[in-house]
Amino acid sequence: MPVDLQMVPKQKRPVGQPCCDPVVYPDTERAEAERMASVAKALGDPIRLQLVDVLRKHAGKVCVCELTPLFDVGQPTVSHHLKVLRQAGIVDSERRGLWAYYYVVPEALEELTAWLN
Amino acid sequence: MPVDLQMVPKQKRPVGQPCCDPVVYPDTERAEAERMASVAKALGDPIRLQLVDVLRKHAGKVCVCELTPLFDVGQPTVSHHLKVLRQAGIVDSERRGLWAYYYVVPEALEELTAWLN
DNA sequence: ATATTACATTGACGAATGACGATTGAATTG
DNA sequence: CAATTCAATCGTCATTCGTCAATGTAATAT
Repeated sequence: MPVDLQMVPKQKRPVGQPCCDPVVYPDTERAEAERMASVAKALGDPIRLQLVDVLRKHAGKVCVCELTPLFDVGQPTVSHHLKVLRQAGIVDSERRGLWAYYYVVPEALEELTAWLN
Repeated sequence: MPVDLQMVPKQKRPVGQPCCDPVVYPDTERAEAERMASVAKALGDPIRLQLVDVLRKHAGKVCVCELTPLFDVGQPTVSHHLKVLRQAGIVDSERRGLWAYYYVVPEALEELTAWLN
């Protein structure tokens, strides 16, 4: 949870005494910050963000060969970005025959979304 | 805006004909995706996310010397992360005497937040 | 069996990132 | 003045990232 910092503007400070008292940082927030940062990081690329956008709007499932032509990068690169999103827990996939269908994991964005609000 | 993709599962496809018809991607979304991705990218580091968290919760202004001891990195590194956040438009700063006070730019996270909801 | 299609993986590359120590600059204090 | 403090910047380094060409793998079609 939040650290309670002094808001008062600093003024004359005795010499030899550094800026402020050491503030203990509760690491309860630490793990949470790492989870949310990893999700944000995965969204921190225009192609990945648009991939999520398309997959979200078509809540069903879209195969990769439909996603690839949407971007100016090759198929392996799209596959790579999908892997990054999968490893971040944002999407998952299911194979049907030759095709791979990706979809957004519903609860994946909840924590970050809640934090932003 | 969203691309309207066919949701129907693929079946037998004539030989010599690739996966799907070329889909025109409206680049209206492109610039928006780049803006949101750059914000997400800036939030994609635990330290930066916690910096924003602290600055948001203490809506006023916090000097850098109070932020530094919260993390296990040196002062130049905190300064670097603040610069990244500033360049992403997420925070801004104001100097008062020796101290620099950072604060979150209110509308900076709006677009990404809205997209996530 | 052979060819074709969809997708993933590998390895390579230049570019960007996160961290540090050292230094600099500006404002304050003695 | 000189010394001190806060914060930014500069180099440097190791790591990670985004992309590609090439290849691998599995399923399908002829």
